[in-house]
Amino acid sequence: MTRRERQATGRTPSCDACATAKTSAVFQKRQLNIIKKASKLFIKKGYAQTSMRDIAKATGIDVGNLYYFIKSKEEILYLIFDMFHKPEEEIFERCEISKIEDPLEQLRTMVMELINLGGNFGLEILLLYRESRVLPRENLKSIMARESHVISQIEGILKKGIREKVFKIKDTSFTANMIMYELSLYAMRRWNMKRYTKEEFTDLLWKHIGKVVGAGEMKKARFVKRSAK
Amino acid sequence: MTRRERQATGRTPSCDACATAKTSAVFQKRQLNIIKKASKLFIKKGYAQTSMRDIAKATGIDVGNLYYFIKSKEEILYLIFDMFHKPEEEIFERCEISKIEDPLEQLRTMVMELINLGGNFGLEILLLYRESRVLPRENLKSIMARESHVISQIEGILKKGIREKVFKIKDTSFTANMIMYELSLYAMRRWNMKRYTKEEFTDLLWKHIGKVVGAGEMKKARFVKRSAK
Amino acid sequence: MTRRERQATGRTPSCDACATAKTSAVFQKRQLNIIKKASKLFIKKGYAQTSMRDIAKATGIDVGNLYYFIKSKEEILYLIFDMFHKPEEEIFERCEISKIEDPLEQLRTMVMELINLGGNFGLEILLLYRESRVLPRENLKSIMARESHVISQIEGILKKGIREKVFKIKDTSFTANMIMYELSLYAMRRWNMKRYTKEEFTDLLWKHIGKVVGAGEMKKARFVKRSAK
Amino acid sequence: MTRRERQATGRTPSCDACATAKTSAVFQKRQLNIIKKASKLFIKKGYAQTSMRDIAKATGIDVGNLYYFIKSKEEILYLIFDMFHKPEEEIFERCEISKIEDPLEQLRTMVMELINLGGNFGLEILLLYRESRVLPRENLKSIMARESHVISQIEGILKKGIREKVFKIKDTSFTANMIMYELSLYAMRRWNMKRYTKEEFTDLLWKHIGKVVGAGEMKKARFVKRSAK
DNA sequence: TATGAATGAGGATTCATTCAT
DNA sequence: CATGAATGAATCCTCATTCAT
Repeated sequence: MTRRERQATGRTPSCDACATAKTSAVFQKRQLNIIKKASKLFIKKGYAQTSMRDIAKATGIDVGNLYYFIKSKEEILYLIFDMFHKPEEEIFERCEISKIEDPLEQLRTMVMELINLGGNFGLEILLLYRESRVLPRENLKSIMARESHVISQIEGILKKGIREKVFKIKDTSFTANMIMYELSLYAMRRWNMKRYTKEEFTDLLWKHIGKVVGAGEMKKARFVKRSAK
Repeated sequence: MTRRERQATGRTPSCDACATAKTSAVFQKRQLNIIKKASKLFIKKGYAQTSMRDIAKATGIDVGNLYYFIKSKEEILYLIFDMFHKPEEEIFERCEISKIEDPLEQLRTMVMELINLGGNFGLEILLLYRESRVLPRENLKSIMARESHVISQIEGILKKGIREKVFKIKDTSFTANMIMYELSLYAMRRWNMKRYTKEEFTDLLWKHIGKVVGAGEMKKARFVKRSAK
Repeated sequence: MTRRERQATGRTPSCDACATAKTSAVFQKRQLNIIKKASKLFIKKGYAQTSMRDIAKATGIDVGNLYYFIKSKEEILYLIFDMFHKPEEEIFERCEISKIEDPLEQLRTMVMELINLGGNFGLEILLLYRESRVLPRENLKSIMARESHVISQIEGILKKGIREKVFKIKDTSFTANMIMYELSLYAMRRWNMKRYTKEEFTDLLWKHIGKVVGAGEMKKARFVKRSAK
Repeated sequence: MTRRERQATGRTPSCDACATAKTSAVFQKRQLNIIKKASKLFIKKGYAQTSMRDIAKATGIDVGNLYYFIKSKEEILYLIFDMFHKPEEEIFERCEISKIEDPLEQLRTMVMELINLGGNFGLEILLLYRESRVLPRENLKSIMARESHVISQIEGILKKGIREKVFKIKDTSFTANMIMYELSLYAMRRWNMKRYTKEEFTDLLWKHIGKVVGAGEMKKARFVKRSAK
């Protein structure tokens, strides 16, 4: 509460070095390293339970020097979100999903890309669900905006699928959100999911989503219709 | 109310100092109050961001006296989990679910009960996902065991449904976990879910689960088979 | 600069204890002790050069416990100002200065009271000149408002003296400020002033102010006038 | 500009590492720039609140490189004092004050010169009052010695004035100190003095000092004496 | 039971200074 | 001369917990 009040500084340059426009490759590499290591620690121990000393130890960067690369502990979290959620936005364009004809294939591409994003199999998303409240409202908004964008892209695919009679969905917004949420099942319930390999899980998940959008059902329906002629 | 009367209530006393005296109704009422108030604070602000002083203020119990009722901050979290997840275990028996014939109806009853458990529309589950790693391994295990028990009950229903050709599910364990996980959609994605009333959400969720277990599909299949005769 | 941003919290209750309305005599005594000891340290070493540990050592109060009595280091400074400048305001009323006929006597009473205020012979005023910039604007304003009030009371005396042809002053505001400023001579130039006893200094100062307001001059003028008749 | 050329400029090199190389004109220019910029920052924000990074930013000299020109932050403060108080010493000689006949005119010249010294209207003196205790005793002494020298020169003027029956002063040391102190009124009470232009203030100040040394009084007295004849 | 005061380790962050290039 | 990275001690402050009453 008190500590909260102190923050909320708005997102100006992230650190001393950034302020002086030092965005050299080596600097960025260092910063990236910090973000990645911190990300792992936050996932494992929790944000509040991870001290800057822990991060210093994990990165091998002196605790004081850490602040040469990042502005605050809070900013690390923000950068983690930034780093792992920015690519989300671009999936749609990067994978040229809009050029794919079949909505089911569109959705599959999207889902697979989302799953594989952080390279950490969705563990980073866990942070968003778990620790987002440490961020000041303003930063949170920008993260959420990005997320909403992805959701709306999923929704777009769903709607297209409905128009083309491939999907059968009652509330596209609800379903888009649910699909996004389901992607984190592995991360959030690791203790029960560990039994599956990544491939097994991905396979099950995609089958699951297939049901959710009513894909199988529609195919059969079409088949039935045709055979009924 | 003499010291004699305070006894035999079931819950093991939390503070070892005065094991005999702390099981009276009034003691438990106080403790329950602490747990509830703390629960709300933890949900709103996060465990680490909530101080014992916050809890003292919220309960009106002096910060020193708080320790008469609970052993530590950590224990409060444990007790919250205990409080809100113990009933989960008993749903199956309490609602006499095993006596219900139709697997779909069994599942519906289970799901509805789980959703309504804390009275807080699933917000307490959020704590489990978010803050569980604060607890020492041992405590965590006992919580997880309980959770697993519920999962296996759901799995039981699914299996029954499959046997009776009402459900069509590839991996019952996966699906049971997924269903359990989906129940928390509202809590975890409040920022997008707020647009739905509780009734709307519950309705959508149940429809969703219906698809997931392949209920609709099977009905149609049976219909098709029959009409094919 | 950064540390600055963090502060500026507005002056709400000063500490945990105050918040819960614990303003017991013993509590206040403790707080007063802190303020006094800190005041001495600030005067001797400077605000920035005095650490909370120093204050803890000086007061015998544990560094953590210190924060039970005060909200922040900054607040200590504010309270020092508050403590030593509040009485300033009340001199006029307390000493019933307005009831004194002779403006010169009015002024003398005022000056003597101001000098003796902190009991520390003006050393506290030194802090105002030296360290006031650590306070956030808002707090500074309230201190300054008080100071201005005193200045305007002095100015009132000066004006009265002018009307009664006892003083001869060109710009009352300037002179009032100057008099106020001169009161701190001892504190600000201790290294040269130490040679004087308090009495000697006070005597010299009053003689000095007498000249400044043109008191002697007017008397002689009146004498001259009369003798010229 | 070879290494040879950099030499023989008077100021002892501040950084012992490269004593021979650091006395070139360009070096001194840079150092002077640092001192001036730092002076401004110290005045505005306070010594402790100004970081070496602030100074680096203000001067455009890299924070590491700064230490090529100055030995430490503390030294900057010392050099500021040195820079602005050395000229004080020389006023007496430079303005050939001893050649002025009339003590009042002598004093006026001295006062005006002192006011205008830093070009900053006395703001640098404020630093002396405010931050001098940062310096180690030894440095402080040398600064104070210089100051005392000025005071004694003022005192000399006062004594001469007394001998010549132009001034009427009880304690010349006290008054010399007071006059010196009064010169900083503007700087120390800026918040109230801002209303005056530099000219207005200077005028008021000189009138004030006139009274303090009893100049007007003496003139009248002489006039009275004469007219009494 | 209740209270308020005490404790002290630990948190994030800053900063003067140094060093290798 | 310049640079940017490194260092680590020191700073203010918080907080769970305990203790005496």
